[in-house]
Amino acid sequence: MRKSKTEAAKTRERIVQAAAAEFREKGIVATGLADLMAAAGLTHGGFYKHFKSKDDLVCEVAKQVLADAAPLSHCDQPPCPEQFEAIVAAYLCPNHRENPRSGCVFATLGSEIARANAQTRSVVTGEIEKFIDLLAGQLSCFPPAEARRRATTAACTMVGAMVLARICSDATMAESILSNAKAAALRAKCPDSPA
Amino acid sequence: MRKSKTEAAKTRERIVQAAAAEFREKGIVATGLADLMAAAGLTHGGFYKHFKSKDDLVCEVAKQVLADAAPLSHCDQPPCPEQFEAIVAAYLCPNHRENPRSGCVFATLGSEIARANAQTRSVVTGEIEKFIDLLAGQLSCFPPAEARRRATTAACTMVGAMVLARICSDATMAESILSNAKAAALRAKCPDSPA
DNA sequence: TGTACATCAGTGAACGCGCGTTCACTGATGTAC
DNA sequence: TGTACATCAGTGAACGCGCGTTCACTGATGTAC
Repeated sequence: MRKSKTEAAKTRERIVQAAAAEFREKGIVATGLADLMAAAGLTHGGFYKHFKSKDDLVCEVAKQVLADAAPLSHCDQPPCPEQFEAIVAAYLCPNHRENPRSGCVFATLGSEIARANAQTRSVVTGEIEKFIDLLAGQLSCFPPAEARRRATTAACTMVGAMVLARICSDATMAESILSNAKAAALRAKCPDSPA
Repeated sequence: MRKSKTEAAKTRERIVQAAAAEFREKGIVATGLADLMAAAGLTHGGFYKHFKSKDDLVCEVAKQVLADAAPLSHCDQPPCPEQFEAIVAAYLCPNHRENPRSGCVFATLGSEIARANAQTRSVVTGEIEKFIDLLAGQLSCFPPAEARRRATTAACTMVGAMVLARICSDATMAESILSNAKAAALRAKCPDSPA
């Protein structure tokens, strides 16, 4: 039953992808390894041929998602990197709210990652940096330090809006939070709005 | 071993308080009922004399925290309700970041509550409303609709900043996120800053 | 290139453990007379 | 007010279950000659 190296690598990747989706949907603690492996089309016993432990997988998922530009991974095609507006709109759309499986890790797993081990937190900290950099890069009309300040504020507003909108049992309220935050975040690019 | 009605009510309250702290520190799913009851000074068997199920307790915790003005409960004394600045500063201080046990439920349990049952979500949705109302009430220099818009944005920025700052393994970065968000949220009260 | 053997990806049963929940029991509280 | 009895808060053992992890096994892959 041994598989070729290529196949084994594909399997590992399939497990990481399945975990990335299941963790975001159900939470890390609430996701069992057996379910996870079944979602990847395998039985649970083989898990430890690929990972040292569940914690190890969590860290791998964080790394993988980092490579994927996590906060925008729910989009079929990532928005043109030249467009600050497109990034903000893609993040704060109802579609993102309804699809945590492929959505921003900060919003779905933020509080769980805050309790994770040092290695995982450090990987995700890098991801936060990267997200802020992505936004700051679109604000080149400002001096670098101010672009970064504005980008950081926009990131906070976006993540907070998604967390709050996902709690809302009232869809109208959820959408009003998202559209309000969208308008606010977009103002980061407006020179006559201080930030 | 029967206790008086007064004592029983105090016990129930003690369980809810212990749960509110443990849930925020460890997460809801990761907190066991036996540990919880021990933290309240009881054995686990008595739990069901007070609650129908763990889900029932979660909902009770949400209600209790609602009554406590959750997002600011980490303060020894809640800031003067006249001061928008005091609320924002109290929320976005390093002390809050370091004390999830008594901190804002949106930041500690947001993603878990988004996965909770309808009743719990609806209770916490009311809490979001209440938090936004609290902030909007301090922005009476603006017309009501604009005060609410500004308050909603500030709430999103504050919650998102706390979520991201708690992930950070780098304390300097965490504090820069908090202080940046503080400056941004305070701008909500500034009439020459659009919102 | 062909053969013999070591490797190891994946299976499925089994491990101990802690989970949420139930239950028989205790004895102080509350109530009916 | 005093007595007899029902109630029920809290205890601690026990329930079945699913968890993360381990292990003996299988057989195709990879490697050494």
